[in-house]
Amino acid sequence: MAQFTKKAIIDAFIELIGERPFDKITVKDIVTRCGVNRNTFYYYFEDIYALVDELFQIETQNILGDTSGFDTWQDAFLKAVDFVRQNRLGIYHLYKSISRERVENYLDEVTYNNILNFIKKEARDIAADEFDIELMARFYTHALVGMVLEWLSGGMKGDMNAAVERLGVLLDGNIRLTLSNSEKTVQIK
Amino acid sequence: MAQFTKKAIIDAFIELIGERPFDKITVKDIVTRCGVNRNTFYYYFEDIYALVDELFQIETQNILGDTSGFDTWQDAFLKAVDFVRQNRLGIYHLYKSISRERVENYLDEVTYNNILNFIKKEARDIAADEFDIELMARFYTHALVGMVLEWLSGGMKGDMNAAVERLGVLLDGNIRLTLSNSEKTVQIK
DNA sequence: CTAAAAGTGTTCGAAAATCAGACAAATCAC
DNA sequence: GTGATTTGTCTGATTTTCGAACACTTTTAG
Repeated sequence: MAQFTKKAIIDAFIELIGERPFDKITVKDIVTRCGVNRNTFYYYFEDIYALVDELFQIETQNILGDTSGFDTWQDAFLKAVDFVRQNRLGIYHLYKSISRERVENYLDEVTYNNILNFIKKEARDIAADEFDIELMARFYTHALVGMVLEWLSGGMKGDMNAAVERLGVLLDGNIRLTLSNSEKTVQIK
Repeated sequence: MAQFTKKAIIDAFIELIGERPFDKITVKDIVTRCGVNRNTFYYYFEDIYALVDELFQIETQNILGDTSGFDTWQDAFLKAVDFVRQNRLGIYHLYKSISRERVENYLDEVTYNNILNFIKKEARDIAADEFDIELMARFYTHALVGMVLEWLSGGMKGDMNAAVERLGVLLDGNIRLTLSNSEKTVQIK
């Protein structure tokens, strides 16, 4: 039940993706690298893309994942940035190698749900109705994802903290949200 | 064939040995830590002491292990010292927890064979006969093991490189070897 | 000190995971 | 273009992992 072999396969892939572009990596390379039978690869993954998908999920989970334990969104986000910067992960290489859209979709999906949950939990008593909350979550999601992607595509150069600061909205914890023709300002602790 | 589970068990043990003394660690603790069935532990190890033995072998192999790829003994030894200092390993804790003799025997055994091979390979043309070579290996072994153990028992404090320098014999690559009543000086490149 | 709780080491058989070897089809390298 | 490599899939054998049970010893708590 404890699938250490699966993890070994993923780790081998991460290793390889750090060494050469994705299209130069074969299933055989991966199983050779970690000393596992090729059939075992197919036991866990339909094909190499299934592995990529799963890795994306794992890494995005790590990057923009669990926001619990953080007091503010900024903390969670900056921690995520740190994680990406330290780069145990091949996600940057994956991003370059495969497709921006793929990354974008995953980041979007993961981030949106996390943000949504966060807002629901933390901002329930701010009198925003369900629709407002979802819109708010969308707003934050696109802000965060867009920023991370830009940063990634630029080779992770520059001071991300400074960028966050420039964006302001994240750092001061205020979001100005315009709905049709009414305007609300919501404080997210 | 790919025993990732076994490695996971060993890693869990290393983790735990870094957290509390050996006699406060149970088999159950180990398998719980890495999420493995208790029977699986007994599948790989007769008991917790068998695990300790194997870990010793692994770690000493890492510490004083492969000397190939080094030009001189000094390089190999100082690299070993670095390895211990970085301490990914619980060997220091193990050493404190269990028994000095156990460590000593393992270090002795591993080191002696490595040194012997090294000398046989590198110093074959120095006109020393088989007996001389073995004696030389013994000398180096005790010097190295004694030093490492002392260093370990002192909590790995102080500058090991300086200690090696003080010992001299290792750093200048010369060993003065006295056999019965004849005296030889042998240069080990 | 004693009773309850936890841990040990071993058994059994079931279930899951890994393997080796083969195959046609697709793709790559030159 | 063709020869070599990779892919995805299939079989069935083998190994590994599991769950549950058991008598036994050790540890913990009152």
